[in-house]
Order: sequence, then C-alpha cells, then structure tokens
Amino acid sequence: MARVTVKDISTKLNISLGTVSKALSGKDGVNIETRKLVIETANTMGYKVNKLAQSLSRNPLLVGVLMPSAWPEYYSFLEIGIKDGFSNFRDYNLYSLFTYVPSLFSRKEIEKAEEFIEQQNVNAVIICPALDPSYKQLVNKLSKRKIVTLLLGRDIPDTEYLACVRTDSPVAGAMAGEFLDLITPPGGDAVVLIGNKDHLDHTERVEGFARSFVRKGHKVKGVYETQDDPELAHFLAGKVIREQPDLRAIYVATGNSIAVCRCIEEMGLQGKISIVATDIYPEIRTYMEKDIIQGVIFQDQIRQGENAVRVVFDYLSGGIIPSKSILIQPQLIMRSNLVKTCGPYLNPVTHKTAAYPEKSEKN
Amino acid sequence: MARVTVKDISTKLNISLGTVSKALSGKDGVNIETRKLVIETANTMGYKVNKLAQSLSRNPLLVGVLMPSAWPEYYSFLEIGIKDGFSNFRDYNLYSLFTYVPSLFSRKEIEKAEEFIEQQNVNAVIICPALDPSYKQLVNKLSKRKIVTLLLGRDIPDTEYLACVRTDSPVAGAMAGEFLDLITPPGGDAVVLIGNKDHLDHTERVEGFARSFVRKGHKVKGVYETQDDPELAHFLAGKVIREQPDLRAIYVATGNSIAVCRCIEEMGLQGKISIVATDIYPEIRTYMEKDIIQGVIFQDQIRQGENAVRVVFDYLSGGIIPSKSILIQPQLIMRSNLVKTCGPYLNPVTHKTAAYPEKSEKN
DNA sequence: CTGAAAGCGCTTACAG
DNA sequence: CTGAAAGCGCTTACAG
Repeated sequence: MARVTVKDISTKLNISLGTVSKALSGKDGVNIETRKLVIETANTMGYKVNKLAQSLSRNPLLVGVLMPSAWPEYYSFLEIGIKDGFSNFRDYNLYSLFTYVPSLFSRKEIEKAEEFIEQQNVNAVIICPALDPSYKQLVNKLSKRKIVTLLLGRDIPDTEYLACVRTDSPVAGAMAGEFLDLITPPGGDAVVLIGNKDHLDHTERVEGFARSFVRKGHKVKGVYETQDDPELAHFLAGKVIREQPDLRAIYVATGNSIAVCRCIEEMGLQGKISIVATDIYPEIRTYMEKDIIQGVIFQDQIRQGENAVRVVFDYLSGGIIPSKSILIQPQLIMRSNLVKTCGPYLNPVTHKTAAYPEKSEKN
Repeated sequence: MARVTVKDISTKLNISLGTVSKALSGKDGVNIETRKLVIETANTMGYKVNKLAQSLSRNPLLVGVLMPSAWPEYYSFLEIGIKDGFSNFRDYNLYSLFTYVPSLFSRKEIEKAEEFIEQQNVNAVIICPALDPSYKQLVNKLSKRKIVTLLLGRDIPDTEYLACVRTDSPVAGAMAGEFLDLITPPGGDAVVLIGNKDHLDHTERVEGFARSFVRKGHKVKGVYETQDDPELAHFLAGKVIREQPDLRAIYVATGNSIAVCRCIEEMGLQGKISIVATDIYPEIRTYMEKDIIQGVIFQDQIRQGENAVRVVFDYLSGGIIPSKSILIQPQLIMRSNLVKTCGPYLNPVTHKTAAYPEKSEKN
C-alpha cells in the first residue's frame, strides 16, 4: 500500500536522509560504497522518487528559449507550444527566459542573443533555428561550452545537441504521396514544391512522396524550389501548370500553399488539379471549401513545443536522456476534421513583437 | 519574480495559513466574510495554488474503474490508457481500484461490481460501459448516491454523470465519407456497416458519412447492422457486394473490418472495392498492404483513457468542472503513417484476465 | 564523507 | 470560527 520513500531507505540502512538523497541523485560527497549500497537497496525496495517533492525542494531550473520573431505564421505556434509546455510545469520550479531574434537572417542579432543567454546562467536552451547558417555556429558554440541544447522544429546536421524535436518528414511526404496517389485519376502527374533542396527536412519530404505516388502510372514530374517566397511559388505553379498538360496534383511541401491556391483559382482549375498542402493557415479553410485543397499535412507545432519542454525538463530534473531525434507524427487533415483538429491554427496570428533581446518570464 | 503563496496572503491579511487555505479550497469552518476577503485578496495578488504542494499534503484520492474484461481488442486499450493516465499522476497522491466485469452482458456481475465499488468509498468512478442496459441502471444508481461518475468510450444518454470522454463520431463518419468520396470513381456507390442502429455513436457516424459522401453522383446504398458479429459482417458484406453491382466503397463503422476484408479477399475484389475501417488491429496492417483497406479511422483509445483520468483528477483535486462531452478527434490512418502513429495497437493483445471482482492497485 | 535541520507550499487534524 | 503545529517527500546549505 504505502509507497517507498527515502526515509524508508534511510531507516533500513541506518543512514541519514540527506545522504540517501545525495547518493540517489548522483550528487557528489558520498562514499562510493555507500552510494552503491543505497542505490541497490533503493532498487530492491522498489523506490521511485516523488517528482513533486523533488521539484518543491530543489533549486529552480532556468531554461532559455531562442527563436525568431519573424514569420509568425510558423514560429508563433512553436512559441505557444513552448509556453504551454512551461505552463504544464508551472508548479515544478521551472523558469523560462525568452529571447527573440527579429530577422530570419541576421548573424549579428543571433550573436547578441547568444551572449545574452550565456550571461544568464541557464540550465539549458531551446533553440528554434531558422535557415541562416549562423544557427549552426551558435549550436556549436553552445555545445563547446557544455550548455544543454535542444533544437525545435528543424534539425541542424553535424552539430551536437541533446535532442531535436521535429516533424517526421519522411512520413509527411509519404502521406501526401499516398493520398494524392489515391485521389488522382490514372495517368495524372504531380509536381512537388519545396522551400529549399538543400534542406534535410525538405528532401526527406520529397523522397517520401516519390516513394508512395506510384500507382496507376503516376509520375513525379519535377521538384521546384520556392525559396519560401510566395511570389516565386505563385509563378512556379503557373509555369508548371502551363507546361505540363497531364499535371493533376501538386504537393506543396513548404509553407507557400496559399500562393499556389491563388494561382489555381486564377487559372480556373479548381477540381482539375488536386493540392496537398503543408501546415494550417486561416486561408486554408477557404481553399478547402472551394475544393482547391484536398488535404493538408498538419505538423502540430504546438505539440512539438510542448514536447520540447517536457524533454528538457525530464533531462534536467531526472537525468532522462532522450532519443536524439524526436519525430512528431503528422496528421492528414481534410475538410471534415479541419476545424475541430486544428482550431488554434485557424485564427489570424496577431503577433506582438517581443522586446529584444530579452523577455524574462516565469511560471 | 517570486510567486504568490498562501503565506503571502496570510501575512498580508494577518490571518493564519490554515484559514487562508480553508477559505481558498472551499472547506467549511470559515466565516463568510473572511472567506470573501481571502478570495478577493488572492485574486488581486494573482495567487495560483501550487498543485504539487497541494497533492503532497492532502489526503489520498481514490478512483474506482469499472470495465469489461471481454473484447480485449477494444477495452484493453482503454485500460492501458487509464493506467497510463494514473501513472501520469503517480506522484499526486491519486490511487486507483480496478474492477473487471467478465462478460459484456451480465447484469449480475455488474451489480456485484457495483456493490464492491460502493463499499470502497471511492472519490469517483470511471466506467467503460458495454452495450448492456444494466450499465444505464448502474450510472443512475451511482448518480443518486452522489458518486462522481465519468463515462469512457461510450455515452449513455439520459443519465447523470460528470463527463463522457469518447470519439467525435460525427467527425469520424464525415472523414470516412470525405475520403471515400475522393477515392471512389464517379458513379460508385457505398454501403455502411455499423454495429447497432440504435446506438448514438453509430448513428452519428452514419449521418456524418452520408453528409460527405456526396460528389460525383455517389450514393449511400444502405446501412447494415453487423451486431458486432464477425460472421454476420462477413455474410452481409458478401450479400451487398453480390446484390449491388455499382458498389465501390464500404465504410465499416464498427469493429468488424477484418471479417469484411476476408470477404473481399475471398471474392477477389481487392482494388475494385475500397474500404475504410474503424479502429486498428494487428491484421489491419496486412490488409492495408494488400490494398484492401485504404484508410482507417483511428480513435486512439489510449489517449481517451489518459484524458479520462486527467479530467477526473482535475475535478477531484481542483474542482474543475469539465464539459459534459469531451470529444476526442479521430485521425485518418493510411499505409504511410500506420506503424509510426498506431504502434501499440499493432501488437497482438495478450490479455491476462484480471482477478474478479477486484484488483486493487496503487500508483 | 555524513548528519541534523530548515525549508519548498500546501492541508489537516487538533486545540482553543 | 480561528490558529498553531505537524506533516507530505524530498533537497540543500551548513556544521561536524
């Protein structure tokens, strides 16, 4: 009935509470033999630490967060997720310190933010990298200084970090491919629009797509880079449609789906060409209702953010080492589940630009 | 920086800690004026109770769970979810007491279980009702005795309870309809197989389906009851296929999809008739790979169970009154996301029949 | 290296 | 109705 506590262990072993605690939590100042004995006894007695009591008594934990304040259609949902994550741990003596980088490409700003983080003596940092290469340098620097780092939303290959939380992009691509394969009549072709061919996330999507868009003589007729530029996306969509008479499907694997939809609408092709988009924006709803978008690959940024905080907390407070790659499974959204499943993402983003470089916050 | 505590309130108001606590938590033995003052001050000071400290100090909470041990393909996942839910609250001084009813239709057993629950002096009960009408009587009795009740998995109309956690079945039906509508060629018809026409969940699915399976001249050619009997489902599938030459789609809105798939396979109709199934079983994987099932409406029972525990806990510990109907959004599963999204459901169920009528458990 | 004590923020018998 | 004290299960300076 009663649960095993440090006290039980300490009386059984005739050792003080404090020593048992230190032995169990890996703090030093404990004889190696004593420690071994304590740990062994704890195991045989079935001891499990009470995280509540632990959080209540230990010193506060501080986690820094670094993210762009630009492109709020994407990042603000990661931000909401992170904040939700921290508020899940509101009572756990866990504090956060947000730092925003105004632009997606601004080396100087990132460096300033970095300095700031280092001054604050944080226990860990959550970083939402943009494409700029200075993020790679940042992570390298942090890892050199032994600052625990978690990447959120995007991976940075060849760097050292605790873990990266992001979408399972091969699955995302494969879902798009399988779905478009099913709804496209025999002989119809597809193209893929991605942001940048050099980026892991994007190429994984393309490969996943190519693998599953294969039946009924379907072919992938090209992969085009939009550079995440809506005008370019609009232009490219028009171009491929004009040049490829058998085009029946477009997979927009990046955030430019709205521009592509506008193009389809302007050309009066709704119902002739199917679109699978990525990520939810308020306009998605309209285009689904107009039957221009048939499906959306939803990669719940809020959930990703919550997970990131959980992983960092578990590591910091319990020493739990996560898998280096934590892949959040995407969902296929259609008209019938859009509103109920993606509610928060359908409201227009009203982003109050955060004070730079610091926004201290506590839970 | 520092968070507001009961102590802050008590010193500010020159009242003892205990009184502040009692005033805030609604316990009696506090002058109405004092209470008002305390609550008001707490609000203006921005006080939020620390649930950790609260859980650590209050008396334990005991929640009874009543569920069938039959049909483990379904109920065992609710059970896992509930157990996961309790383990999420492992440190919160929350205990569970499981009671299993061996059969899905056994009035006597349910009554025995009920007696047992009442003896135990639980703070609340989670019930996973089967179809038998005695569950309705049970809920009525519990509500008369003011025992907090939460329904999980299935609703029981016209009864009193705290909340019901279940699938959003209109959305489930609509997703099936929209998906089959998209992948079925013009002129193809569909039928729906459900368990029982009298049950809310099932009729909601049918209506949702009918609303969205409407384009390209598609028609719903019938709704048939399988009585959740695989042999009947197999028989009915064969019958409708033979009788309806234009049948191209079947929505199996209940748990008998495997029997239907077998029928399709035996008749050599894979690729000619599309199937959307409900719920994940290990065999689903094979039939997806054989291209007999194109989609599955996944109604994550584990998540439902976790939610149920959370809702009960929030009510018991924080007085948070939930929405009466907590609808979990289903997901559309295809081949490409089956394994990663539904992993636990693909392992064969090895159900150790629980001791009856009690299995006391603590966290 | 080890122990005794204080403290985290709350609740709960118990006494007044 | 109100207060003082003990206690939930831990950790952490501090003293020895």
